[in-house]
Amino acid sequence: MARDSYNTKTREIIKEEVKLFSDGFTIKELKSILDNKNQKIGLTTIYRTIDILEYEGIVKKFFDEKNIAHYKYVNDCSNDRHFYLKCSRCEKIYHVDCSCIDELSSHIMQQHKFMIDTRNIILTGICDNCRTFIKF
Amino acid sequence: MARDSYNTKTREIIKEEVKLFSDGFTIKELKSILDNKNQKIGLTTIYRTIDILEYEGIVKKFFDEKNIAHYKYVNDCSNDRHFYLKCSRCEKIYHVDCSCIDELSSHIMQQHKFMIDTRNIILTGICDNCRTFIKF
DNA sequence: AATCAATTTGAAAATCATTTTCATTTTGGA
DNA sequence: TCCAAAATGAAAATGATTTTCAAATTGATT
Repeated sequence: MARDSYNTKTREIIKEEVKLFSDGFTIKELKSILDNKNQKIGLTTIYRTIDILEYEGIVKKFFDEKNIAHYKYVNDCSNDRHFYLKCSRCEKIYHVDCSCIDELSSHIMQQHKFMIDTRNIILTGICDNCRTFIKF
Repeated sequence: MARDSYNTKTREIIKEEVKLFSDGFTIKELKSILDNKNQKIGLTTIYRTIDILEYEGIVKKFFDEKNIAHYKYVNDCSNDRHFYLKCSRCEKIYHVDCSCIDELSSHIMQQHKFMIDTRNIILTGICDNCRTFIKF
């Protein structure tokens, strides 16, 4: 919604910080890390900046099973065919680029008359690595 | 978490009501319908009862992208093939049972080595009805 | 069919992530 | 430098959900 009209120091700091998370992060975690680095940025501004980054596709938002928002920095895979596989065990998010989503999308359009938004699909499950740890 | 030790009228009323929703429902919607039927049941009790029903597997919980909890009564067509289409314009949630998800699931298993959880898939987009209102 | 401990209920208060408000500060173009 | 647009942040508001606790209900036991 909001646009990124001015380049401010604050936004630069947040953008840089976000890239340092190897996994996802919550607003709380981000705030806490900035606090520890003595970067005093208000919570409100953090929320607003992350919203902008999400709008710009720089960051992706998820909710965990406890309903807390997590964000993940996305380097620049910007074609529309990406989808995400999120492992509910290790919490890793895998990016996939495959035409299977196009196929699903046309099937759903034709058979179910619904135009899905293919830019934001997140499927959860268990990744290959974690599968070896889980007994079924 | 909580157990269903006593059979109370209140719980019966809620259980019956939940079955009447053809699509998913939110706590707010459930409360509102009960209010309209002059069943005065406290919000707290509704939350608690739905938690129990979820624990028992009678109801399924998921969050939409606006972070609102939706619940869905699961009769025992607990075949894993249900998925949800959520219209981002009218907010309706459509419940779909189609093998396309099985196909997607096996494709992802084979090609991407990821076992998706097919019980909770929510795809967002625009429904047929709303599409007529939107210019692209 | 009365007693009673365990359980349930619900009104009010608390929680907690997120959003809004608004006065102040910063930004960048003129 | 000037100034309007945009950004900031402290405080308050929001809104879904949870907790608290006193009162009511349940169902097993006399």
